[in-house]
Amino acid sequence: MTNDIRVLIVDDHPVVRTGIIGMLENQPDFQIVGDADNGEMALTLIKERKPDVVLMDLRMPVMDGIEATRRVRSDYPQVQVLILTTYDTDTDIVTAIDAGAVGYLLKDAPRNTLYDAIRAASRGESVLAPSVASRLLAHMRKPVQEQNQLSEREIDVLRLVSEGNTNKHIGKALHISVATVKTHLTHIFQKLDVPDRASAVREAIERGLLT
Amino acid sequence: MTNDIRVLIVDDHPVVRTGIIGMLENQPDFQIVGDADNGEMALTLIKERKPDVVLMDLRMPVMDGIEATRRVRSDYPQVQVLILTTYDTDTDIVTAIDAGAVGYLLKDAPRNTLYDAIRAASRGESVLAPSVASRLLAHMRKPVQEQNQLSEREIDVLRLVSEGNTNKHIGKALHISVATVKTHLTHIFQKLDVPDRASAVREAIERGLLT
DNA sequence: GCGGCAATCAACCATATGGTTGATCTGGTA
DNA sequence: TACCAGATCAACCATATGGTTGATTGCCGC
Repeated sequence: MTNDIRVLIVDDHPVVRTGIIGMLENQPDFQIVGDADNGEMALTLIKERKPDVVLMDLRMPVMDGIEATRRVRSDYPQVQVLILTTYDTDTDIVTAIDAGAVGYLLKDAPRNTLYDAIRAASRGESVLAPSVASRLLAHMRKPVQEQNQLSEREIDVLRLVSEGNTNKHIGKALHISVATVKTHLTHIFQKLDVPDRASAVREAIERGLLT
Repeated sequence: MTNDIRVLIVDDHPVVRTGIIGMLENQPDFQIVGDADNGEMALTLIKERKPDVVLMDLRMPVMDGIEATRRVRSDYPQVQVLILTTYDTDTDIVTAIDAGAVGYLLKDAPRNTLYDAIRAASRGESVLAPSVASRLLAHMRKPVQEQNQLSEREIDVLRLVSEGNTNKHIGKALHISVATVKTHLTHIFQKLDVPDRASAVREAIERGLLT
């Protein structure tokens, strides 16, 4: 029993928490030491329960999975974080790995994949869902510093663009000249690698910049 | 036991199926008669297991929840369909209700809400998650025929717009003249109630038209 | 203190965009 | 049959957009 893998579950959906518990409790080498419905609660539980592996969802209220992962890795480096989520967008994956997650699984994973992934994570090994792995590799072709995230001001501008404002309207709304708006947009297009505002909106939504 | 509510679970995520089963099996008045990971399999199971209530996810491979709901309601009108999903976009909700679902819950619903909803559904009563109810009411202000969905061709055009193509490029790609592209766009703007292509892309993505 | 970056503004210009009006053709439905 | 909606095209025009070049300011980190 001292060799059991101690698992903590973090997910805001009761259904999912119950499901994971149900899947793990009939495996002899897992011990569920707690569950939380947000990142903040998770940090408290980690402190007192000392899990080996944390199963972490990404989209949660109060504190999301990215931020929680970052804190876990900095405060308790021996605790491994395994992401288990529905979403597999490029930025979700990249930022999660960047935050220190040891693996990334999707919720449509079959039971055995989940079991194997937890065991691998407890040994510090990485496990990625196949679709996640391919997306990650595709992104690796561009070095990380080319991730090119937008400044706050640029996001302000792009949000107004996505709402149908002309450059003139945007200038008035932000109390800056049209020239500045155009400059911001030129930078936005470069950073997102798109040719115009319509595709910039699409790209930004995909990267989760406009929620 | 003949008064048990017979429940069928349809969801492509093993974790979620396990979770729902775990939640329902300790309630004395529920009997789980089967589970399926897509709509097609669900229809087969319904035929032989005769459930009272089907818990249905929306996004699934092979046959999605909307189409499955439609068929269930036309082939087995006595079977009630209760949507249980992660997504609460306007179109998901409206089309699900339109397809004949008796209720619409989100996966972050607490246990008791789920229990109550299944019992209500078995009596043919409607249960909506609070956030769903408010969205639905907001949409009801506009009559249904004003739903204004885009034609296939218009979606073709808008998709190319979202990828950064100019009208000229779009014309060549679709083998039509620039004038026609502009006509389509004018109609798109009217239907989506937006002033330009950037906001049209945003609106279309929000309505789930560009996935 | 220097270098770099974000934010601000300006002027010029070719091209794209969106509004408007009107027309033809097709397929499906009342 | 008559009608309608969708897809197709044309011409005109004011305005918006995007590219380019260049400049100033303030702040942060080395």
